[in-house]
Parts: sequence; structure tokens; C-alpha cells
Amino acid sequence: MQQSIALFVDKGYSATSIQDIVDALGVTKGSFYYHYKSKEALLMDIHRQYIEELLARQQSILQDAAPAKEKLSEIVRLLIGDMEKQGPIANVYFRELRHLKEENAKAIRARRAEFREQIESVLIAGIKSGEFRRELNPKMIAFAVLGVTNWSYQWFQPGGELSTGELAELYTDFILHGIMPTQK
Amino acid sequence: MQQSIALFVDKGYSATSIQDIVDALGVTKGSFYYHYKSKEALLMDIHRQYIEELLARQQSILQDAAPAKEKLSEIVRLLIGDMEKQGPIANVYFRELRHLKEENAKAIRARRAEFREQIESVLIAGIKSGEFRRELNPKMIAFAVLGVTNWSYQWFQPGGELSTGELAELYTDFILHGIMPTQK
Amino acid sequence: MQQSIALFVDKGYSATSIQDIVDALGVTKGSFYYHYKSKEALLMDIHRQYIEELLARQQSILQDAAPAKEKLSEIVRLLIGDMEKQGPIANVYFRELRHLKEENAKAIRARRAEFREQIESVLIAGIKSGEFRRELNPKMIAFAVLGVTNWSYQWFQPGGELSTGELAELYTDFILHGIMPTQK
Amino acid sequence: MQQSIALFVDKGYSATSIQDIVDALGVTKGSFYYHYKSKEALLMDIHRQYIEELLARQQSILQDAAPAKEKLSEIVRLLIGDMEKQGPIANVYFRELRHLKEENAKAIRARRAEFREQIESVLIAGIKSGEFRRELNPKMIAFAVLGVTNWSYQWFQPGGELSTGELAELYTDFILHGIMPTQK
DNA sequence: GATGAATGAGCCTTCATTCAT
DNA sequence: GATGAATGAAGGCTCATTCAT
Repeated sequence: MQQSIALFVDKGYSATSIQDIVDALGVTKGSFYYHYKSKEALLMDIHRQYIEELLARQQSILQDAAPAKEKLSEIVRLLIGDMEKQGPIANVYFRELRHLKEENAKAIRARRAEFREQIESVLIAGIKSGEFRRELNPKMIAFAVLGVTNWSYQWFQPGGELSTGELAELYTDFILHGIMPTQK
Repeated sequence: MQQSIALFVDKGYSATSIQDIVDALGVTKGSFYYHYKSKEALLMDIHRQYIEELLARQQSILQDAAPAKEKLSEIVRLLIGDMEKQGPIANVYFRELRHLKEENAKAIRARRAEFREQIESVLIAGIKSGEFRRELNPKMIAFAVLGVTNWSYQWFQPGGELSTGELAELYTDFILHGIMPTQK
Repeated sequence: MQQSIALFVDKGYSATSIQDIVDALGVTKGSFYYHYKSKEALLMDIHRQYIEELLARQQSILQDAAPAKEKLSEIVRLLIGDMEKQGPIANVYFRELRHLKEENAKAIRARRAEFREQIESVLIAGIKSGEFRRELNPKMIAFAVLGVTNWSYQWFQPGGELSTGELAELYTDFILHGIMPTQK
Repeated sequence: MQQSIALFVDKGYSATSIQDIVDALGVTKGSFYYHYKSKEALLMDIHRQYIEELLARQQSILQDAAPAKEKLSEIVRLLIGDMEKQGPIANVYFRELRHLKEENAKAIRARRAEFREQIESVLIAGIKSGEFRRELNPKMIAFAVLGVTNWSYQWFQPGGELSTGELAELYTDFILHGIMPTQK
């Protein structure tokens, strides 16, 4: 899975052949098919593992008895910190959904939606508690938060100007400013 | 080009064959190669046309003698409004860069960077003029702005809850709140 | 088609690869798939062509105003004579039906059944006219006639002890003796 | 062997994989190769077992001191009755000979020829004794008898209009009529 | 006796591209 | 401008077989 992720990131799922994968591992094609039923099954495994872990970690954030502000920051940190920990898997995750069979894609899409809805629920809680502005559209803001963070996967280079930690702080700040009421 | 974009959006560049394209048009493969040197040349044309138009429209926004705030809003509107006008082309644009030859990819990446740097320059101008907060990192905010807008291409459905116009307003508001100084 | 029949006869459909076929023709695999949609499509074409010709020739025999005895002999001659004319195609025809998709197999089986039913109808006519014995089961006798003739394809060697013509005479005689009433 | 016969009948030898066989049994491939040296060895075993049993039973028929007429009827009954007893094995027997190595195929073909020659010898004896018509070609009639009976394996459905016993009577009658002299 | 993992060859099919007409 | 036919390479997958455990 690790090797295949690296290759999918580099060349894309369709352009990566099973041969590429097994060559990188020094095994043979037959061996691949002993462990995976198909190329798509491998892709599905990558998707599943990624979203499940993300959801689990999000869950543990939500259980804390912390203000919405705090929870949202944690989720941003979770998503951005992941670039380092989970590495390039997120890249595959965002780009290659379409190569799953509809049946599988649906399952993943559903789990993704759950993740987004949890963000939405934090936003709603924050609006109720007065932490966030009353006039926000929580669904669209949830998408915006995901946009800011996920887009990083397209350009962020570990070892560049900023660490993931610094970037997370920067974006937490930007997002909270965007949604908290103007102070009097 | 139109037909091929539709197919690339649907199945991805690699998974779309020349046969798919010509079948959709009711012509033959030979004919394709009369008009395009290669499959990659077609992809390059799509990329080029898209970014050039975007840059041109951005240019005309920058030439106005308007406050930075205004210019930034216009750029957000430009990007989001495009989902309707240019439709799915942006999708190809964001996903299939990697299938260009390095030489071509470099050219496109350079133009994309220009677009981002122009946003950066608007942000810098705004900071200087006091419209935006002094402590912002303009480069990262430019990326954030692109994240918010470009991410929409992943989930926005024309004819859904919001129009592109409404979404643009919503996001302009979110972004400006995120970067303007807290009012006293 | 000719080459592929020869190979299918020799090694069987499954054991014959497209490579085998195109090698025998001095062309390339790509070329094969330009002309046939799939290996199974080729097999279907062979089946279709064979049974259709057989049915057409049977039809022309049935239209004659001849006694049932005569018609049955003609049909035996048709089937046995074919070994020389159509050669090995019949072999494929009898052995490889199972490799057609159910949908295609059904179509072929239906046409085969028609052929048999025509034999049955000759038998019934002969029974009615008193040419054949009253107590015969026409369906089973039709199968028996097909058994006698089709089985030849398993062992008959052109250029052996007998010509197809002689064999046809021999079998016509055997069959007619088997079904005509005992003379007083 | 039982399971493999069922699969060979259904899909053909080439199209049946070892995996198919061991899956049907709930064991593993390694296990198959503990018991059989190769896929072909299994096929050979099937062939051998079938023809040897047939020959043994034919032998016991031949030893009876009965008229040729009687013996031939017994052999027809043996062959047709087998559809019920031995079931689908005969199907494999007739179709998959070609997948044996030449060396093995030769051995089987030789035993098959013996079976046919025994029928021939019954025919010759019957001709000599005046039971059968003088002008018959015993070899060709032996082939015809095998055709009538073996062809049944292609279409006979247990539980259909006729039992194997009834079919055997019907065909015995047809064949004897075909070869016995016309009564005065 | 049986298993799980691996192998290498081969299979059917698809593909981007070419080119004579 | 367009077509039909061909090509060679590659792609996903299956297979019979092997072997250490």
C-alpha cells in the first residue's frame, strides 16, 4: 500500500500499472493478485483506511468538553498535521475517488460527508453559543474550511518556509477571524 | 475540446481513450490526429486556454483603481463565477496537470504561479493601505483564498441550494472577515 | 475465420490464444481486435455461419416434392458430405458451444433445434404416408440420425477406406432399414 | 475427481482452473498437487478409469453364450444406462481427449479402439450366423452404433420424457432393424 | 497431508499512434 | 479533412506449478 500510494501520487492511479507497483517492491504480479483481488480493491483499501482513521481522530476531538473554537482549531490541526504523518495518502484520497466502482465510491463519499457534517455540527454549536457569527451558512463554511486545508496538499512542501504546525496556526487564525463576531 | 473535457472530467485523462473522444463526436481516430499532434497536445491546449483566459480577466480586474478589498472580491467572484461559465474545464485543470510532459507542465505551473502572485500582490497592497491585518502571511493567505474557491469545484452543484453568485458573496464575506482588522 | 477454425479444431477454443491465431496469419493482435470485438465474437460468427448455411440447404431439400425416404437420405448426405466441403468447422460447432455467452448460446441452440425438428417433421410425414414404421418415436429417431452422422466427425478421415459419398450411402441404408416397415 | 468432472463438464477442461476445483472442495492448491502431479494427470485418471470400467463390463457381456443380437443389445444398454450411473464423466471423456499429452492420448485412443473392435467382432459373428445382413460394413456400423448412443450424452436429460431404460429399448430396436435381414 | 505465498508465463484486451488512400 | 486498417507496446488479470513450513 505504501509503495502504491507513492506511485499513485506521482503518476496518478490510471497511469500507474500493477507492473510499476510490483517492480518497486521487487515482487511479481502474481503475488500482487494473491493479496489484492484487483487494482481497484487496492485503491479502495487506501481510501477506506484513510477516511476511517480521520473519522476516528475527529471523533476523539469531538468528545472533549471544549468550546467550539477549540474543537475547530483541533480539526484544522488534524487535517494539516496529517500531511506530515500520513503523507501523500491524502493526495490519492482527493484525486482518485472516481476510479472506484460506483458502489465503492458511494461508501467512501458517505463517510466523507460524515466528516464534513461533524465540522458543520461544531460550527452550529459555536453559533448557538455565540462564539461564531449568527449569519454564517454552516454548510458552506464547512466546505470552506475543508478547502483551505485540503488545498494545502496541492502545494505544501515539507521542509519549505513553514512547518505544518506553523501553517496550522496561520490557518486556524485566518478561519477563526473569518467566522468569529467582530469585537466591540 | 469540449467533448474531451467532458470525458476527462468524468473518467480522468488517462482513463479516457482517443477512441472515447472520437466516438463521442462521431468521427474517426485518424481525424483526431489530423487536428492534434497527440493526446497530450490536446490536454495542453485545454490547460493553456483556461489559464490564459483567467489571467486576462484577472489583469482587467487589477487595472481598476479600486481598493484592495474590492479587487480581492472581484477575483473571488471571477473564480467562483467560472464554475458556471467555463464549467467543468477547471476540473481537468486541477487534476490532470501531471499528465503533461515536464516541459509543458512547467509552463503551465509558471502561469498558475503568476495568478497566485497577483492575488498576493493585492493582499500586500491591502496590508500596506491598512485594509488588511498587518500580521498576515500574504503567500499563505493567497493559497487559502485559492483553496476556498477551487475546492468548490469538487462539490458545487449548479442548481443546488445556492447560486454561484450567492456562494461568491458568502465566501467573499468569509475571506474578508478573515483578513480585515478587528474593528474598534 | 478459416485459420481460427483450424486452430480451434486442433487445440480447442480455450487453449487457442489470439496470439496463435494472428501468428498463423502473420498479422498482429491489435489487428484482430479491429475486426472482431472479442474472441467470443469470432466463435459466435463461426457458429452462426455454419448453422445458417446448414439450415438453408436443409430448407431447399424440404421444398422438393419427394417422398420422405428421399428427403431423409438427402439430409444424411448433406450432413456427411459436409465433412469434405465445410471441413473441420463442424468440429468446432459441436464442441465449443459452451464457450459462448449464455445469450449467444441460446440463439445457436434454438437454430440447432430447428434443424432437428425439420428432421422430425420428415419422419412424421413418412410415418403418416406409411413409408416408415408406425411405432417410431420421431424425436428420438431424429436424435439417432444426428448421432450417426455427427459422430462421423470424430473419427472420419478423408482419404481413408471410404469416401464421404460411400459413407453416406452406407448410413442412409442403415437408417432406412432401421425405420422402414418389415417387408412381407 | 468427482468435483473436477462436474466442472469440466460445465466449463470445459481448459476453462476450469485448479483454483476452481479446490475452491469447490474447500481445500487449497498446494493440496491438489499433493495428490496429483498435474492438471493433465487428473484428466488422464478420469479417462483411464472410465474406459477401463467400460471395457470390463463389455468383457463380461461378451463372455455370455448368447446370440449376437442379444450381446449387441446389452452393449447398447451398457452405454446408455451409463448416463445415469456414471453420469457426466462420459461428457469429459468425449470432449477432452485432446488435452492429454500425445503419449497419454495414444493410450486412451487404443483402449477406445478396443471397445469399438469388440462391437465389430459381435457384428461379424452376427453376420456369420446369419443374424445380421451379409452386406454390412461392420466397422462403419460399429461407428454408427457408437454415434447413436454417445450422441445421447449431448442432449439426454435425466427426468425428461424418457428414462434411460426406455431410450435403450428404443435404440436397440432401431439398430437391430437397421442391421437384421428383411424378414420374408 | 495441508497451507500460504510466490513465480513466470501467458491471456484477452486496449491504447496511442501511423499511414496509404 | 477524413477514413479504415494496422501496429507494437502495455495493461489488468489468471494460471499451473513450486516450495518452505
